[in-house]
Amino acid sequence: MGRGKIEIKRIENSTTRQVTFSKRRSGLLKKTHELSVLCDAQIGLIVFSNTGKLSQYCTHPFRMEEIIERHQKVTGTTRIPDRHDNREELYNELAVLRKETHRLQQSIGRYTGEELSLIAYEDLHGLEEQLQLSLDKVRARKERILEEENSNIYQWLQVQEHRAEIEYHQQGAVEEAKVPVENLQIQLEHFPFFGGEQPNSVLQLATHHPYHHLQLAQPNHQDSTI
Amino acid sequence: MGRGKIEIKRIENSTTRQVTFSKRRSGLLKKTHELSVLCDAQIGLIVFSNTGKLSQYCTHPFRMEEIIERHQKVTGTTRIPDRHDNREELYNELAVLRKETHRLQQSIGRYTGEELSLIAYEDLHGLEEQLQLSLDKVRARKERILEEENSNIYQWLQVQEHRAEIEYHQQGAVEEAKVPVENLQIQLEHFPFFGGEQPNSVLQLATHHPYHHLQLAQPNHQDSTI
DNA sequence: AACTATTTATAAGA
DNA sequence: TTCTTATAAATAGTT
Repeated sequence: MGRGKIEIKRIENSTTRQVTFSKRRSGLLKKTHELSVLCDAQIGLIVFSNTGKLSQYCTHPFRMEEIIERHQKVTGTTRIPDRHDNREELYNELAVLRKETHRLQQSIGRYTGEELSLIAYEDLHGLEEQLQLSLDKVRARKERILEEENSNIYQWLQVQEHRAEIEYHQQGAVEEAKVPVENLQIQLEHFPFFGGEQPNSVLQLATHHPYHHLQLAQPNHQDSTI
Repeated sequence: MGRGKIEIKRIENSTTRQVTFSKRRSGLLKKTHELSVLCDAQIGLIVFSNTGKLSQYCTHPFRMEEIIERHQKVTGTTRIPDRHDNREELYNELAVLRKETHRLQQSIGRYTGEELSLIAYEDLHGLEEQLQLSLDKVRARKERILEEENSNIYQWLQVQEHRAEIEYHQQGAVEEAKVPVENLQIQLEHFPFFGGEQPNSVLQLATHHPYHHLQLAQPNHQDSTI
């Protein structure tokens, strides 16, 4: 959204990076605020610039600490005991959590097909439907990613072809320049999304490495449970 | 940036608010990621929806905790631990369980296809395979239940037929008794598994009411996975 | 979930 | 930095 499209990767020119940071930071703060207000969400945003400068946003009238505490509570990363808790409450919460954990584990066991022997036929049927639904969703999502990817690639290729044509006209008639495929083969090495591989069709190429350049929001606290 | 301009204030219509939240949240996550990558900034974003659901972004390869720590250091809000008595292990276990619960919930979210937007293509593929596997298991299990059911019914029918035959021989030759189908039709009404219905084939019958009868016939059977 | 008319954000240039 | 402006992107309302 500017005079040109840019790739989402570290801006090497430090001046440009600084300017972009400044602009995008204020855009981000604005959007954060808007989401918070419009949708009544409690948000905390912490931004450390390249140079270590802190910017933050925090839903009014909360303090960042409160949001951090809530976050730590939900994700189980609380570090400091709350001195107002008494023992009984603790045991209570422990019991509740143990139950909940057990319940969730059983639930997952069903989704992975490990615990089917105890399930009644009717419930099996429901489970089958749920799984089919999930599968459909996952496939739709994959499909969509591939489509976007292909669309990106085609656009990129068109740009390259166009450039090659321009170069051809500028340099005068050189036979090889008339064969864009040659050019494209070479340029594919520099295609931002892919490494050194040389796939022989756009489609195949697209299915090789589909997504990770777009990998936004891969939270770091990952699960291994899929 | 939509069909119309909207004022930045809480959206009262809850459906609209929910939809807007969903759209803007993904937009915000994307922009956060872009700023982080483009400008090499370390960012932590915590969003609690209206309904208490947590979304977060955290600059790779950091963990939210690290960013929070840095924030607390810079703002001087680092909390000093209380005297640690024997409650410490309780808190520990609580933390572990909370983490586990959170992790499990996220995992389930994936199995139900609710949280696909943040997953990389490769992981989606793994998820798809897992789901297909589970689905196969569930279907195999259903199939097996039906087979057992049918087998039970056949056995029961044979026993009935056998009894009828014995009765026939005991009572002497009565013409009607020679037609087992007639007998069976009547006796099906008393078949322990079914009510007043009169299905006209054993197979169809078996697929009507699949499972809970099996529990009568084989109360303690719960071993075979698949 | 899609679509699309608009608004908004912003990349590049001054 | 700040302003301007052409474009890309986000999204509000609609289907």
